[in-house]
Amino acid sequence: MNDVAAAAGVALKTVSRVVNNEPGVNAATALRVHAAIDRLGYRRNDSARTLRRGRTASIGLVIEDAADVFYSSLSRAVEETALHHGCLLFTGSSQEDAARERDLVLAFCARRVDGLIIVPAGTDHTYLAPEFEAGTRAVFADRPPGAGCEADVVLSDNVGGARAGTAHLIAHGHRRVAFLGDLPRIFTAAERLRGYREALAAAGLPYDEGLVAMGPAEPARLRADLTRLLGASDPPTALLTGNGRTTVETLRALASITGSAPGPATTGAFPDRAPPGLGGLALVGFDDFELADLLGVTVVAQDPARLGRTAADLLFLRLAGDGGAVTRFELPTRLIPRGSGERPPPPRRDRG
Amino acid sequence: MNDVAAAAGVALKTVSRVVNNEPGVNAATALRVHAAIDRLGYRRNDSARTLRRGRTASIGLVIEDAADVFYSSLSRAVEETALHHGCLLFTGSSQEDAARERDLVLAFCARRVDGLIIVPAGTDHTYLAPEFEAGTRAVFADRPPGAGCEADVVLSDNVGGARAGTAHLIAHGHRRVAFLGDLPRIFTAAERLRGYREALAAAGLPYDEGLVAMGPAEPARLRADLTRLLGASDPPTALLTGNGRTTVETLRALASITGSAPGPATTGAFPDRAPPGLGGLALVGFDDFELADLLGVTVVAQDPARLGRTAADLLFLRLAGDGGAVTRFELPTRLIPRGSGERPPPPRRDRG
DNA sequence: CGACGCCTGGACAACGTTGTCAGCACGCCG
DNA sequence: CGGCGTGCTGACAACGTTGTCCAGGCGTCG
Repeated sequence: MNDVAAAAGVALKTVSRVVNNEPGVNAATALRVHAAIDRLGYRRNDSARTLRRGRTASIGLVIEDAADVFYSSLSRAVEETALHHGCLLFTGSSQEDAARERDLVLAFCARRVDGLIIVPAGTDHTYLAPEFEAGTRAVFADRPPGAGCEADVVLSDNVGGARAGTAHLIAHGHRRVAFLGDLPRIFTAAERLRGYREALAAAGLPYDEGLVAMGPAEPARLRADLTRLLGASDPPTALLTGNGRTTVETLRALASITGSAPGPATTGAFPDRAPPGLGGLALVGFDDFELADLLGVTVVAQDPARLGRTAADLLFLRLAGDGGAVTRFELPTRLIPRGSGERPPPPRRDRG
Repeated sequence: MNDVAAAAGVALKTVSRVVNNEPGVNAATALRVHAAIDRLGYRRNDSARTLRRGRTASIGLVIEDAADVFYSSLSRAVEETALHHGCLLFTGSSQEDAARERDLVLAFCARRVDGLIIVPAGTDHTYLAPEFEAGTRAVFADRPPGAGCEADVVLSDNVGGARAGTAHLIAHGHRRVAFLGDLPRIFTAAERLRGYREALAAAGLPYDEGLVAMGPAEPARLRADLTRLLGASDPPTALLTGNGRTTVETLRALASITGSAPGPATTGAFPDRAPPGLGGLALVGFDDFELADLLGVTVVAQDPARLGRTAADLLFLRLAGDGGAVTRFELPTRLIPRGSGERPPPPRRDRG
């Protein structure tokens, strides 16, 4: 900027004014300054600007895994909103690791981001207190913050969605519905388990721990759990899978267990169709996923983009000075019947 | 920092030394400083640090669309490498818009990122010249920079992959292979078209423009193009789809055209299986995608994570001072046969 | 014709950090 | 006992920008 001023034969401050479109600069002078800027290839140093002004016009986003379609959709929506507010976006993946979440958040704070959107991996967010003190705002998305951390949060209706999915299966005659979820320490997994149990209770069905398998969506784990479930004396006739990854890996595991491979399309019309490899099982998956429509998989759909958009809107509202009480949004889920969730259970042999 | 110094009864510089783990501070003094830091909840201001030191320890990544699995995988790999180098990552989606790409890149540069990884949407990168002058390094990924821009680039072997996919179909007896690609102004689309043509030429088959449809992967567009292709007097017996989105939307369009829906698995074993709704068509898709294995879709797989990792490694090599000549990496693709690409054409009616 | 106000431009400090250099105390050695 | 090296601490400038304040020139109005 100094060089530009020298080249244009004006004072530093005049260049600053021109660069920032501030009024009070003669048109001819501005022209001379612009010419110098172009000639020298000058670009304003936003680090210095940031330092002087206090606001960085950037926000930080911590998600679980940028490569997962759920979070990448959320991320994309946040990015769009941020850009709309003239903000740049730092992103980082916590990998479901509380320490890494914390390190990322603090690194963003050290960069003095104006705000944060966090999909928390950990359950202790007291480390944020000094940041809040310093004026940084945070909105939690998909999962709430740990106890003692007062912050806005935007969630999906996990309980309601799981309840609806389970009830849907029950309504189609199933009495033995298994639940395959993620680790119960993960908020959404625990909530969905709760919804599953509520639906069972509402239908007067017993809760059978033997029908529940919680853990990461790893192929080997799921194959083992499914083998156990299906080999039991009173096996489930339907499955509720607790998230998108689990649904997909369950389809894969089932295909490998039943030994069946996808086959050419039959002419069977909805709702007789069902994805390949399911055997006689009915299936409802939490989370929609690519090609679920073609595979005929019934799902309880969340809207990750809306989750991200809502969180970002809320954050910018706060950054604009909204000092209202901490809020908790809960976005609805939507059950999309596609065939796999509408199949009746096979006739029971022990009643034959 | 000033407050910390006052609270600890030491000079500013001493706090700086403690914060940066610089040697030459008495252990007792350091302890006092640490206590003051904790008490005040002090966090170093990296904006100021950045300003003083010149390096920001952050890089910028511009991709096409953060919500697309191809780019989100690439993005994730870049993020991992960046974190490994103690760098934070700015991300932005260009949405295939050259102006937006430029704005994002320049915004990152104004933030004084140390380096850039760019999946270019535009073909003119002369706007980068002042940045290069100022010492910013850039690596292009997936697509090369426009003419006149000397920079490292990491690509997939688009020509070779498309050639292999086409040759695979030809080897299975197909003589009428259609190509559904993206807009030809997109580098990868043009390259894959080239590979397709090379394979035809190598097999002595004519290039028939009527078998080629280039455009964005929009359902309506694809449905129209496919209807036209399949309704022609001499329709294709096989398809090569030019990217992941196109493959998925093609499957969807075919399902809606043929009216067939996915059906329960048959016991047909590989390679007789094929995805639902294909009719008698053979299909090879460029890019692997989730569930392609279950659907039995043969693909030419790229490795987006490796693309991102390679680009990031190259960037950090440059940032570490490597001044070698500009390089151009070309990563191999891999043909994964899964059934849809191994089906022979139906017996030709006109030869009855 | 003079005073006043507006428009334009510039000098200077400050943002929070780090690099440079100087100073001080202490201990050791000559 | 003095000089000097060493280990620790501090003062100060600088990074590049912007906010505040002031000065000078010119037009206008009394």
